[in-house]
Amino acid sequence: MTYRLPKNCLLTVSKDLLPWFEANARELPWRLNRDPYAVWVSECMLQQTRVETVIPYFLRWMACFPTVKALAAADQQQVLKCWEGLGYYARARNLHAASKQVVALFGGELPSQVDELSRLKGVGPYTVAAILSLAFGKSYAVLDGNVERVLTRLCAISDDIRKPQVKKDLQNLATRFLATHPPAQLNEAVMELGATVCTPRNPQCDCCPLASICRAHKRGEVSLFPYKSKKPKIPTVQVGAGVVWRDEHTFLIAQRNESGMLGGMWEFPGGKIEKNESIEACIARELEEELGLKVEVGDELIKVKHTYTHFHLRMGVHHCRWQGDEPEAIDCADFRWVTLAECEAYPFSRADLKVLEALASQ
DNA sequence: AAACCGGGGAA
DNA sequence: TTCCCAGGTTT
Repeated sequence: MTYRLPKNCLLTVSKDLLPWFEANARELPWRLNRDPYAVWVSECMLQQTRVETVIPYFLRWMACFPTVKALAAADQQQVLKCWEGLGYYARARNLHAASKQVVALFGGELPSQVDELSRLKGVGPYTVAAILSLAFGKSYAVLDGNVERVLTRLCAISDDIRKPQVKKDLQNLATRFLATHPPAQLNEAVMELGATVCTPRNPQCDCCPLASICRAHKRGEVSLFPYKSKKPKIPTVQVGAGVVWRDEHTFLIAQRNESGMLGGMWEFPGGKIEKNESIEACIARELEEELGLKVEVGDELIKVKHTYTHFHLRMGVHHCRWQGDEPEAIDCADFRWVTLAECEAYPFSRADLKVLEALASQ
């Protein structure tokens, strides 16, 4: 499928959209210069994450790891700690691994060729196009949620944008849309338009620089685009976790395995409650399986509710009495006996941060 | 092509 | 609640 752009599109872009962007571009930290590393870091953080959320993380990250080489030299715990709370932690692990690739393969300088950039861990088509256009001024069109929304409205495209084939056709359209304009400015202008004017709900069509050529607007059907098929409902997972006390102030935390969800992050050990299993039995079983510990499961500390992308977590956390045998890292990456204050040095997921909060307010 | 991977804000 | 966000990787 080849989508068509409205008539006068190129003219309207140069006469209205680009000037609009010049006048209305937000001042964002990663726009101060076009350092390829800064562009890379910001684009990685901005994946599925709002600008306002990213800003403080970006500033902290660039202060901790100002260059590719600094990042490559850092240890993973430091990297994950800096990313703590931002979610999708594979982004941080990949960025860290990719920084080492850049040092090893390209002497610490981010490459400016598609195939070389694509080889980097965590760098997909969007990030490649963003780096090449924003940092190197090359003509590659980005396709993100904003661009998808602007283009489906502009061209009144009613196909389901969750379908991979439709994404390809939109990428093709974005590429043709970008042609003949300065790629950095137009890519950012379309994303900015999508983020501030052509918003998912209540778009501000009355001040949109593309309103005169927008097919959806002309039909009065802006709210119909983009079309997305519904996602199936997500299940709820019941989990038990334990706070194993060695003495009055010291308890056990475990590090999750490198692969899989929340890889490398720290947590209170535990796991899924099996069918017809009590939470006490679950916690005892999980501590035995993961750490080879026999414990006595006591009172509940807190119930934590947390929603992930594909399931709701309900975690019951119980105090546990340690029986004196030393833990072993059987089904976890590592473990530590720590005090509450010492936990600040370790990266935890949101759900486990809620547990730490409960311990602190006891 | 579909499943998996976090967390937060807006309505 | 539901939707969406400057996506990428794995199967």
